[in-house]
Amino acid sequence: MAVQKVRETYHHGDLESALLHAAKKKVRTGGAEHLSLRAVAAEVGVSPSAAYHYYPDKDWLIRGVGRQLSEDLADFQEKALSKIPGKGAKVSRIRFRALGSAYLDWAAKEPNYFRLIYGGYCSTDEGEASELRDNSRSWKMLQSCLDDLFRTGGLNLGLRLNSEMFIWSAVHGATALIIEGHLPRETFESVLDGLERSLGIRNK
Amino acid sequence: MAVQKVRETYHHGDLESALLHAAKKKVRTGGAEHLSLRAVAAEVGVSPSAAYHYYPDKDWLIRGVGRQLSEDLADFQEKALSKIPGKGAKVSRIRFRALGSAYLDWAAKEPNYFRLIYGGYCSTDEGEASELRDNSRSWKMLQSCLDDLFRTGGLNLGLRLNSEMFIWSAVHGATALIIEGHLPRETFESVLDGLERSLGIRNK
DNA sequence: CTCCATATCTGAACAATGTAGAGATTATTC
DNA sequence: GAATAATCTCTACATTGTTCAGATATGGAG
Repeated sequence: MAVQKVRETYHHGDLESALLHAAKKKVRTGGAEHLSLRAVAAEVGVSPSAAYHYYPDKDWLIRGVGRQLSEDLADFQEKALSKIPGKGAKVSRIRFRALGSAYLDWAAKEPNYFRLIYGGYCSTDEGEASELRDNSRSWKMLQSCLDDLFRTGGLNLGLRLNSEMFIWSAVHGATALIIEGHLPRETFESVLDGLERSLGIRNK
Repeated sequence: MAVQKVRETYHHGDLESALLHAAKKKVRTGGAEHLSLRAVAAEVGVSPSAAYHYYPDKDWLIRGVGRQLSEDLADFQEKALSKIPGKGAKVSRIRFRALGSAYLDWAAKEPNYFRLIYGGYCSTDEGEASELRDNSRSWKMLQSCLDDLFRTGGLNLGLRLNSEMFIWSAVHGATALIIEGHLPRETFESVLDGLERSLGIRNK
């Protein structure tokens, strides 16, 4: 663990993940646009060219960070949900709001992370992005949360269909606009209120 | 158009706006993160250092482009609204949807423009951003559109209050997610439907 | 018209960046 | 222990943002 600027072994041992970890740290403080491959290599204590054995170029490294950040967000949401056990319409509704709030809280805590994921740095193919979404844990959490609401009678079938898209749009938009300062943070609750009103989400 | 690398007069005459115009073009094709001051200067036919007489650094130039792009977006929305004349609840509702669709269409046509404005490149102070929003033409158009809906009876007072925030969040979020490929474009209509449902917007 | 102050632009220079390729060093396999 | 493969270093190059001394043109005063 004390392997930083100076290395005793010629081979690093775990350079690939060390680079990714260092890059993640740099993104947190400086943003993805100011990420420097050389600085990352220096932090790990390795020559700049060493990185090219694991990442074809800088963009791949950034995309690697992006993939891990998406998992971090999912972890954060999972942890938030785990604090709200139980069943029933009322609990499902609370969990729904907690899922959205966790999205904002995670983004507000480290805006540069959020920007990296959704700011067009990790641009992929048209179809690949939607496939990525379907397999993402955050997306599945939202789906199962809505399924719970539906099962417990807090959401009727007609409004359940394709509601994920609408919800994600509103939550994502509010988050993006809030962390850029365009909207005050208090807005978020009223956005959740608006969503519940639209979807007819009720306690019983 | 043929005025490129070579200039006959030593003084350019309108270098400030020429640089801004060239930068805007570069952003359109390459994105703000790949904007090069030197390339912009070369396009205008001027030495790299000449730019520093009008912009303290690269970020100022980018912010300048951002300011103009916000106006372009407002122009685009204005033009869309101007095609839907008339009064009454039904017309107001159509205008409401057209305002949102214009937001998406503008972003989808030139995603790099949208990313520049809302991707954290033009980060300003906390309070400055909200002041900027209040004075923006897009924001005022949305407000007056909702006022029309309220006046014509298509939207009742309780739901009118602070509805701009919710609407902007949903429209912005859907737009951002669509242009990055995370959501299919067809989603947008259902987002507008969801908004109308939430706000109780009806034809009469 | 001439000269000079001022605004405007050029040139060279510097440090930092991404990336490529040849070579050095270590690990692995027989 | 020797050959082979994996891993990393060094050097080099083009490009970037930025600075600053100097060149060039413009406009006004005499």
